[in-house]
Amino acid sequence: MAQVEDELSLVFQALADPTRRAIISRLRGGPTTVGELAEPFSMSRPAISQHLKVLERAGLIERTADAQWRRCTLRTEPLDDASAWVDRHRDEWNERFDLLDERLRRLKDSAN
Amino acid sequence: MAQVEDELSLVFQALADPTRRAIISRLRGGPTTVGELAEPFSMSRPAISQHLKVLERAGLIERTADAQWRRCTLRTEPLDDASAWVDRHRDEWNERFDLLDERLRRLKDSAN
DNA sequence: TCATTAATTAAGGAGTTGCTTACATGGCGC
DNA sequence: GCGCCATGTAAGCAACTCCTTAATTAATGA
Repeated sequence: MAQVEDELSLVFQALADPTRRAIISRLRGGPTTVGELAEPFSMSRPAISQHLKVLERAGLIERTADAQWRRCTLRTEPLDDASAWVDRHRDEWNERFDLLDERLRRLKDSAN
Repeated sequence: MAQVEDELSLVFQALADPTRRAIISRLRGGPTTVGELAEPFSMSRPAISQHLKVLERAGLIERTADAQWRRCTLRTEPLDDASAWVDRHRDEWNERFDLLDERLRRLKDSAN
């Protein structure tokens, strides 16, 4: 089951696809139309549209209408949240190891 | 389609589920058996086993047999990769904005 | 007005996910 | 060995994902 609603899940899920990550990378170069975005991929336009919908649902892009073009712009706030989660977990875990290391070292010292 | 093979996709996909993120959070407290891990969730054991398989496939945990228990241990290397990707994309994008800001400021100054 | 261009929506299909219950495996103490 | 644990695997099911092609919407410019 997915029926994910929480924001973090939506962001990680959006990042879990190589095509979508490539789109994000591409968008760092600046706002881009769907057609330009689709060009390097061997994939139909609708497929790209659907990927963009996933990214939009996760808050990672914004789409604004500009005549018959849709300009896609990157938003980084959700990336901040994702980054915060990952960093928090990684760091606290490493801290635990550092602590353990030190304790072991001390144990070893006192044994000598 | 999924049939993901690349490591980053596996990691993000693993992190895209709240139950699995909770398991990771729980594992920061130290290695834990599957039973202890399953206890706080209103979910069958096999469901937890399957979540653990996803985490293992992404390289986020290690399972070692210890008599009839399996001890699950957190691994943070994949988190490093995920964090690196997110940070890289976020930071470069913000740099672009900083640059744009500066350019606009300069433009404005020269106009006065 | 009408054809062209850009993009989305609709419908459908193959494969995956996330759960379930039932069954299998394998170590333990008696 | 036998019956208990703690887990894992199998099978099945509803929902979701990722793609397709065909039809639709909407703006443009002659």
